[in-house]
Amino acid sequence: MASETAASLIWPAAALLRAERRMSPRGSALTRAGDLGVRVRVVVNGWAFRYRMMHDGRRQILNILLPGDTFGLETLFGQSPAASVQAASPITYLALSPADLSNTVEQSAELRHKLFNALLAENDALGNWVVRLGKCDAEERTAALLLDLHERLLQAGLATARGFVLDLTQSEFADVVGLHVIHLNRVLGRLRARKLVSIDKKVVTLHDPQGLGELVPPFPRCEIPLGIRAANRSFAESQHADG
Amino acid sequence: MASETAASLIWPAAALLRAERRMSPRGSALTRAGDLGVRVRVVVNGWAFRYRMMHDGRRQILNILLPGDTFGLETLFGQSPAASVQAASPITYLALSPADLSNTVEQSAELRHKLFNALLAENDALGNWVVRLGKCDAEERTAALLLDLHERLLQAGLATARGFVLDLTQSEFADVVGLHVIHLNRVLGRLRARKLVSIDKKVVTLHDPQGLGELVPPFPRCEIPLGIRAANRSFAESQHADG
DNA sequence: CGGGACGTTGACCTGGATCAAAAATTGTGG
DNA sequence: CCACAATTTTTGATCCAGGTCAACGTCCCG
Repeated sequence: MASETAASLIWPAAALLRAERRMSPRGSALTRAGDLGVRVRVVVNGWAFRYRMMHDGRRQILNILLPGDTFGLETLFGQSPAASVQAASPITYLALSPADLSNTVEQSAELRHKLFNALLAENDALGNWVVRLGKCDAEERTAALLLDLHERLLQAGLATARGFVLDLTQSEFADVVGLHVIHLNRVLGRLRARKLVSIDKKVVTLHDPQGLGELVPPFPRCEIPLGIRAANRSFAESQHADG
Repeated sequence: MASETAASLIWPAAALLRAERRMSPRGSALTRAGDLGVRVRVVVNGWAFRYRMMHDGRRQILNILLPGDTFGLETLFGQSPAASVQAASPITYLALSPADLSNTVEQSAELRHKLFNALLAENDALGNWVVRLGKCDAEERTAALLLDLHERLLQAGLATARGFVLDLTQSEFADVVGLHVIHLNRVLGRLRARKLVSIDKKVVTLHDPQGLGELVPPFPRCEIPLGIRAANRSFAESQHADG
């Protein structure tokens, strides 16, 4: 599971670009879905999340933004963001100069390539969540999110092998994994009872990372289509596979 | 809701590229997750779907590919696809020449731009499904998929105002919307009883498109962050919004 | 030290899963 | 073109994961 966004890919380039450093308190709206003239941004530190809301107040968080992550790439060529972003903790970020950025992208094939990969990675991560929300149960999704965050924080040097600080409310956490707060709370209780993880005062302790990992079903990289006939056909098909 | 994939964006360019025209029967595997050396492809006619499977056989379909849609873009720069693709009906598609395509992309800023937008659109569509799977009930998701397909088929000239041919098994449909076949079947029955849609022999008839549309919750393009303090802060924040 | 936001627990209810089995449809081979 | 075999649709009965309602404890910041 690659990191979810452009992240570090843009970092080095960002150093060469004009960028405005900003800070916002927890809870502030960094981007509102539909806003025009929003910039591409890079989280420096603190947490944020990208979400969509429905008319009746239901909220679904699409992904968590950690230090190093990029957001607002869709604004690069003038599209307006389809999701809002809110700070989950006090946050510092860079707002990149649109002109500088698009110039650089125009000139550097390498940056373009990284941009492309960043979008693919985001795609992949969203795909993972589609699978989890569609097919996994509460426990699997909860374990998956905890481990996903842990892995990304590790890469960013913000976690130890056994723990990290979770800058999310349980209600926010619930809105990532598609559960209701109350049930999420019970699931976390169960995981604690089984000595897998415990969360105390925003501090997550992975008592048994491996055991936790066994809860989250991996996505195999190869598999068989369903149905007998289908299987036969796909076999026949594989004869003239791409060269 | 834009079409889910690169689709027509690549079409015109495809005409200039060397491409191999291929046909596969229903059920054949067009791409296997993890395969190397797979080409970028464009559906000419027929339906397919991109899916991921878990070790224990659970399958989640990530999106439906209709005529004009592109898939395998991730292979453009050598990445291996993270999802498999299977033909949902007999299908014809173009397998684009990798060399030609990457040359063209290198040269044409316009094509690059379209590519970028195609990825963003796919992203957006996946985001929509994350929201639906996370927060909508069976009826909302079912209605959403039917209308989504209808809209896309209309654009492709493959549907009338009131109906279209659904080249999907109920079990495949269920694996898109994250339900089990049996329950999906009941939901469809309910919708038929309410004279909203009926499906007979793969033919979908939208008896009341509007009524159906009212079932699927729209995603407003602007909204308020939650929490009183949070709201205040975000207000303060919005003072120095991006220029 | 007071009030809002956050976490936790208990009781109960329902949407959707699961099991079982029949009816309808499709594709296949003769 | 028919008859069979596999797949797909439909219906009924039952069960349970997770949602919902209601409270209470707790923390944090002003």
